[in-house]
Amino acid sequence: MTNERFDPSVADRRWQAAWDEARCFEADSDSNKPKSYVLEMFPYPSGRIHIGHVRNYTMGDVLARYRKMRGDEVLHPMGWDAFGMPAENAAMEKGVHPAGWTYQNIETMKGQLKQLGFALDWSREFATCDPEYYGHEQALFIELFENGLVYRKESEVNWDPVDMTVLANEQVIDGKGWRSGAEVEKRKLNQWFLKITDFADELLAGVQALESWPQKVRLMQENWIGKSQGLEFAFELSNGETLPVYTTRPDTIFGASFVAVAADHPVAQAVAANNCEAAKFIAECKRGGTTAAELETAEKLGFDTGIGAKHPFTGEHLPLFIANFVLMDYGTGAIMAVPGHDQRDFEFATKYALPIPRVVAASVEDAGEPFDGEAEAGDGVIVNSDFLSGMEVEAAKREVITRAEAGGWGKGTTVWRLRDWGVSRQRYWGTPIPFIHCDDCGVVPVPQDQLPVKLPEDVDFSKPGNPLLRHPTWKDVACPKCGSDAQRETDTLDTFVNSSWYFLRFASQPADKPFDAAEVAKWMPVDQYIGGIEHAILHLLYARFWTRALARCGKLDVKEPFASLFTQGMVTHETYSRKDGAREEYFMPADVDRTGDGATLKADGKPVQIGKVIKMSKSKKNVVDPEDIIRDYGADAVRWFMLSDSPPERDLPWSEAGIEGCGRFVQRLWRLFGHYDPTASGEDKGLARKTHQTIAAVADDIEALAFNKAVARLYELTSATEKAAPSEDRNHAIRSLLLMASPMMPHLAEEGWQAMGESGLVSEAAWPDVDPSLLVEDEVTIAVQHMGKLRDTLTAPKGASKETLEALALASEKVQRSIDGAEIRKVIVVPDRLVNIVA
RNA sequence: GCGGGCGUGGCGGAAUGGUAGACGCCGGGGACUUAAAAUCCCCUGAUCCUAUAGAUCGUGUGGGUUCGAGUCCCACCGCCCGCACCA
Repeated sequence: MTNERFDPSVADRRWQAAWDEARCFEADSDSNKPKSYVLEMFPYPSGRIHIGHVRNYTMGDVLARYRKMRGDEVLHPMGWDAFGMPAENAAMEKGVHPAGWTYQNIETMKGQLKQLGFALDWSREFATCDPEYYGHEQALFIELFENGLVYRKESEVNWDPVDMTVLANEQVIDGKGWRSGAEVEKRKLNQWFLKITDFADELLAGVQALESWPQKVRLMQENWIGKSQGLEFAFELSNGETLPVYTTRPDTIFGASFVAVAADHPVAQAVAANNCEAAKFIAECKRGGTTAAELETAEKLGFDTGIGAKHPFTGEHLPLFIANFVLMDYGTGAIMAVPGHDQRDFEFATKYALPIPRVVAASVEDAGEPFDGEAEAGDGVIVNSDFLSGMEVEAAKREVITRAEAGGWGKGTTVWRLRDWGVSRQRYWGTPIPFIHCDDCGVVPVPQDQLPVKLPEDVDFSKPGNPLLRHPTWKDVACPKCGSDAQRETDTLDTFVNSSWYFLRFASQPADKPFDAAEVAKWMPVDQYIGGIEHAILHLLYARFWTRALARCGKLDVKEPFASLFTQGMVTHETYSRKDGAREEYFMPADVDRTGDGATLKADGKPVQIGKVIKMSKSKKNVVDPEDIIRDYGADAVRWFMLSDSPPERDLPWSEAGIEGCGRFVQRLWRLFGHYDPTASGEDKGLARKTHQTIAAVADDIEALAFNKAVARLYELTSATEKAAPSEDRNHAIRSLLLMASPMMPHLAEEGWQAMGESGLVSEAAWPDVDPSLLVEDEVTIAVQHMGKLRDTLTAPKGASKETLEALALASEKVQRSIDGAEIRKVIVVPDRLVNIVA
């Protein structure tokens, strides 16, 4: 073997080509090996790969390559989440077609992923904007429709009156359209919905059982689904109507001092119809901002309708208000207000001088305690409440529900925060919703043999609005049922639908249907899913819902798509900036020289301010382009950096010094591989032990996705091996290092494998075996403490008796000096670990 | 407000209740070299000191449990994230 430097600019390409040639990462659905499905969240083809993709896909790649070495049949696919608004924006801004723009980006980004040497099964690649994919999606959508899981409903959208278009919530900034700056209006449109609320219960129970998901994500989903239990009951109103309300605190019913409805509640609307003061108040409520800060400080406002609501137990008439803090879309849009034990009600009652009775207290004796400026929402005993007085909160809740149900005026109910999923988007670049509107037959699904409903290519983006709607001919079709003139649906599906079943299509991709159930059953569930925490709620919840919905329709057997989930941290970098008048001007790291404590701009040599280490973002310019660093250091150094130092779930600070260290290590390993000497003989028991211990530990670390620890262990073994004299055990250590490093630095490993004279690809080699007898040391270091403080260490044979260790410890001069003749009261001996002398 | 997480050297971070700071980065010193690059070796928590020895302190703060606490318990402080007028 030569002593030349490892040259990634040559080796990377060579081995990437060799892997393609050997097709060694193509998954075989007919294999008898244990299966392993490793999946990273597929990217949106925005233009170029960013460093976050590199970190995400490197982690998945190490796991996929490792599992393959352990003998699994690995499915590790990649594709493109290709529908979405950036393509349409590009079409409007640059006059390019969304499809052309998207496929161009895919080509660029695929090339970048290839440069990183990921062990991906490219034979299964697809983009969600391929008509083949979205055609199957249309078939599934119709399937859900036929199973009663799709419906249409009037729903409010954000309407931009200048651009004549519907805006997503995130496109509305301070109540104005992001592009036009026009005041956004609320409009009602007929839209498509998926019945995710039908699955609220099982989605909640399911997420609670997903033990291999991060606790954080599980809690976020639980909160999002938001199950609450309470009592729904009706107030009789003085105008003869009834008003249903929902409460989670029926135990406090005797503390109710007013009733309130939302501004858009029918009762409020009815009052406003012949009371212009009320109408004015309602209009004012709608104007209020909805940002967190505004809500925080928003004053509780109400309008007294003059109507009375009859308390179900006391018969007393409570005043009925229209209140700005009551939400129409939660519960019944109306509440019984208990100011003593709900902070919002407390603030309202204080403002309008309404009674604030106490009905919960720390004890019966505290029934008369005044409130200390705020409501008391906590536990306690019920007071001032007729037959409930003296009961605990939970018992009182049950008692009131029982009486309400017996009296027929209310019932115990469960209320969910989760809403049905509105999937209609008035956009071009998405999956056309496969339905036809016929004047006579109503809404008719497009027949199977007419799928896919393809997007027209001759579209015009020069005008705002939905190009499908104003296309001259596309929407004109014959009704599939009666044959008369009808119109296509011009809405497209939310892009989250595309990512709700792509993992099934990766597992199985027949031409004539979305997937083959039997083939999917072989691969699903995904064994390890890896992606960003930003998808903790929507994407992961929708994908879980689609999987369950398809299972309910009999298309699938699996209920949870992702057995294990990992959310990786972001890549961060310090910022470089300079004050330019009042503005802060930022500079790219590539344009800055970092010197010791300071930094200077390359262009003028003058210093720049070094800012905080934050997430890489274009606006702060603290970004590094993966292609640049691959060119400078090679794919393996970049991959190694992504795995080093920071635990994978935490943020990883990018640094020039760090990547240089990784580049050095690549060369250092390469030199060590050069010391592989087939003629060497003799043994090195210590190194052999270290080698086997490392093999076992690195395997455990990779399985736990603790890549930073695996990296540290490989550094340690490298140092030990470098220092060792040539021997058979040293050769074994070098060969083992190469194999262990191969999932992380596959190009270097292949190059070394070939140089060692091994045949075939290291990517198809097996993980090194462990000799269990070499995992245990025969000598151990014993810590000797006096009163819990370390005084000495000594070496003893493994498994030495307590008596032996005690004697050895007491023989230590340092220990004796520390004890200094004091009386020994107790000696604690932990075999193979320590001796603590209490004196 | 509710829910969750995290606080360890100059920095990123290791550490089944048992030798705190593995490993990497930065920094310092040295070797090789005409020189540089590359590479290799040594040192690198703080303080004290009679300095190859030794001592004291040290994991956000204050208590507690224990022979022994970064780790377990209680209280507090700070930072980060998610949700949020959800009755």
